[in-house]
Amino acid sequence: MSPSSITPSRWCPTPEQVMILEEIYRNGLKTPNATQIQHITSHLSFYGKIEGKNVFYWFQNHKARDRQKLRRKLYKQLQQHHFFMKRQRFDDDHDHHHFFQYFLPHHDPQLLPQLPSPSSLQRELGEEEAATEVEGGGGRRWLGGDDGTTVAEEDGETTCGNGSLRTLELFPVRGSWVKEEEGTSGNGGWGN
Amino acid sequence: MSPSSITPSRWCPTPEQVMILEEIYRNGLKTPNATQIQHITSHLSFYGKIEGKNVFYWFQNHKARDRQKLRRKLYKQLQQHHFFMKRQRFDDDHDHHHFFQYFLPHHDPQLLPQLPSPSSLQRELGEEEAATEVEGGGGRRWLGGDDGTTVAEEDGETTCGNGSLRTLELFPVRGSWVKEEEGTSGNGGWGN
DNA sequence: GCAAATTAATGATTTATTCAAG
DNA sequence: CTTGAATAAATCATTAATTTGC
Repeated sequence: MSPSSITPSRWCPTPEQVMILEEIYRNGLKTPNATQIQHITSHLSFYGKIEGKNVFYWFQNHKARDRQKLRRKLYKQLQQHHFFMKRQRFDDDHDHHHFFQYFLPHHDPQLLPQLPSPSSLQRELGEEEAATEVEGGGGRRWLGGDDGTTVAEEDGETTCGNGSLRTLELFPVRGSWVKEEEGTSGNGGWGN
Repeated sequence: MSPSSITPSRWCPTPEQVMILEEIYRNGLKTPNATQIQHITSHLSFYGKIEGKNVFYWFQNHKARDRQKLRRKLYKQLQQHHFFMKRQRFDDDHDHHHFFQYFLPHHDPQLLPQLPSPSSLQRELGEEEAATEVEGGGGRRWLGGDDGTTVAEEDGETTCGNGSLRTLELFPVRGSWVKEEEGTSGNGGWGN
């Protein structure tokens, strides 16, 4: 509610600053020391007001959230049991159809174990306004890829044979990842 | 064996499938796991031929290109100096009561290998510019100095005189600064 | 109007990072 | 220090759009 003309109560990084910080972070600097912080600060001050403590906190927070994110991901993937992924190639035949085939263990993937309720999971996956690489899901592997060569059986279409156009309906896939309150909340009150 | 049935070398999604996928994506599912891919696939197969890997790839690509798009936008707005400086205050800036030290395990101040790479931003912009400015007659203005303070010849944006952002070159932090973004097979400017 | 030629989109693969476990 | 697991980035490849000459 504070008018835009007053002092910001806290540091407002400019896009450039954020970008550069992320770049630095991605390049491997997770915990800058004092010298590095000074250096970064002086460089970033070119793009806007910034202090050393901002840089320091930024790295602290970023690292923490990164770990949190990864931990959650790992946790999720552990609940899906242990998958194996195998990739096979079939370029010997007429078609060079390299394709992957992932398959699940003996367990039924359908029933997610004691996973945090799917709804909450999808809430975690909630819409991301920025491109801040939020992502959630666990593993990806093809299910029932079977012979793999199921790409045949054409119709007469030379291009893409997509003749079957029916009604377009959004289906709830078990309601696990479709927002239940879908629709009005454009922003989606996801909690990360 | 049938010459008439040309096997499509790749999946061609129907409009319905694309629409549904986008809806799902917009709803927050960025990286579906195996189960979700399964569900999506089976439901989408109603509208046309589709496999799990198609769904998987779709999400991967969509997410990546979404991110790419946003990043590009940011870069563009960055290079256009079209940013406002945050409100500046000069009172409680430098030394406040937040006495905190950058207490970090002296991890070696400057063991960072020097690496004078141009920043990724520049590469991005370079590509953009190169794409529009075909080597017709212009000169490379940004190739001048690598100091970064080459305040350029832009119009008078008298916001905060922050200006030039041509060579966003930071100090060596670790690893390479060359990374990131784009390279649309154009093979235009600098390669990767 | 139409195809060949060219360009833009996008599906599919490969390569590099990343964190953490062993 | 090495390895496993899982991407995300980069890249390759093919389809659709479009441009262009006739």
